[in-house]
Amino acid sequence: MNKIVLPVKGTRDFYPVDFALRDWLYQKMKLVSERYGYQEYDGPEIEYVDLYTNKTSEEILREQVFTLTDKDNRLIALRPELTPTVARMVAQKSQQLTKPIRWFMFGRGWRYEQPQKGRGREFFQWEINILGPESPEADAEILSIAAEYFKELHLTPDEVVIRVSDRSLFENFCDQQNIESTKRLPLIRFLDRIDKIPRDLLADEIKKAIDLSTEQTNAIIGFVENKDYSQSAWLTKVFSALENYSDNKKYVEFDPKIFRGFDYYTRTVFEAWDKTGGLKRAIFGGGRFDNLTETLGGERVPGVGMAPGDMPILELLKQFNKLPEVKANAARVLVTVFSKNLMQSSLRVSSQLRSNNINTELYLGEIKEKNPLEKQFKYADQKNIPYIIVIGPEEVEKKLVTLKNMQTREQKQFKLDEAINELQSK
RNA sequence: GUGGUUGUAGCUCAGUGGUAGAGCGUCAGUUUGUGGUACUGAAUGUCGCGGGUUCAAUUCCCGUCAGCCACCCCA
Repeated sequence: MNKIVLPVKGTRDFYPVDFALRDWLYQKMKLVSERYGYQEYDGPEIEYVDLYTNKTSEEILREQVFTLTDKDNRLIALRPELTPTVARMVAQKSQQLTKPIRWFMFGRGWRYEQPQKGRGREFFQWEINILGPESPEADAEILSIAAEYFKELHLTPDEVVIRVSDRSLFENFCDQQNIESTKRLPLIRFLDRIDKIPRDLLADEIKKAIDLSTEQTNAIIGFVENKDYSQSAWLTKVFSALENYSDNKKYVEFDPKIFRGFDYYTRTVFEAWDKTGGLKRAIFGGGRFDNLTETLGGERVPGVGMAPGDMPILELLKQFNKLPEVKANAARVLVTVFSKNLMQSSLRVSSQLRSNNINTELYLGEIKEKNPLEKQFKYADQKNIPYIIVIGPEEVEKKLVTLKNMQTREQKQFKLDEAINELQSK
């Protein structure tokens, strides 16, 4: 048992029942995306490392990205996130794509991190973006989609919240307070975890972390506690547009402490949080990236989007006891094999059912001489196969098949084409 | 990268310095053409791996690997 080669650290195996859950989540994402008119696309899972450089610090790239060298000695990354791929695809064809571009995908990403709750080294992300319009209504649309996703998962505004800010608020604030640009990044890092620090220790902790004057420190406390976004004309318009998304706006609120780590975000940034705090980290995040395609060498195509991962949301749904009971996919019909002699009949019937588009499984396990059906019924039970067809000596003699509904336990003998009709009518 | 914690039957876990247990599941039977329930019975382990201490280690110690959790980080 212990000789089995282990799975790669931080990866997950999706056995059929696990896959069914993943597929359930994917279907929710797809449903919401398509409701807003977004088209599904896909891109490669590997990219040249160059796609990610300049968008992030070299240290993070070196430490957190899985890289490999191809046979021509080019450095390739297993994509650590999906946005640069979209930006690249848009930049390549920006002239011919009809705008606004509304696209979504669901794909794997990799990060070399220490696995823990809601975080692994291999994960899935729902990447959804609107590119083209540099308008607050686009931001409101993405926020509404985020809210609608929660609604589809039966997560309420009492349980989750989408916190939104505008990066220019912080930049303007720093300009006003004469905070040097070199201090801004450390300050962002600090403010990112400010909720973990008790209110009365705040001023001391800020000073400890960054060299700032008392006035500046007090101003920072004032900044993070400010609930008024009117200084951002952009956010004001975003919230105004959001007013028209009746239910969905209840999920969204202003929070000046939201920054996001990605350097490519401009203006709007947001993070979804669990209000109970059990998750201790953002469920997902997103924002506006107006210059990304340009940075990649293309023409400027402004965009806004988000990337919800599968692991945090599944962890959250588990905590709230809102995971559905999903079953692995199964055939609709199990054709039993009464004895070795009757195998040919069962094969023939299976084949005919499939020709009529009925998902059919032929029993290929052990056939006992006495009571040959018992084991086969049990098998159908365990695999949640709703119908069984029995072809025993009696049926062969009469040229009929027995069709049984496993749930109601009703069974009846039919001619094969009648049985097919019966199955198709349900 | 740092720290905590766990690793025993297919699964969930109990246990002990002197040759290993429960529940669930599995298999067989009650039921020779009918499943989920019930009853009866049975099988199953290099006690994660390597080393050390000991007359003796699954148990104690060290290391290692893996899982989980937290920190760090999170573009």
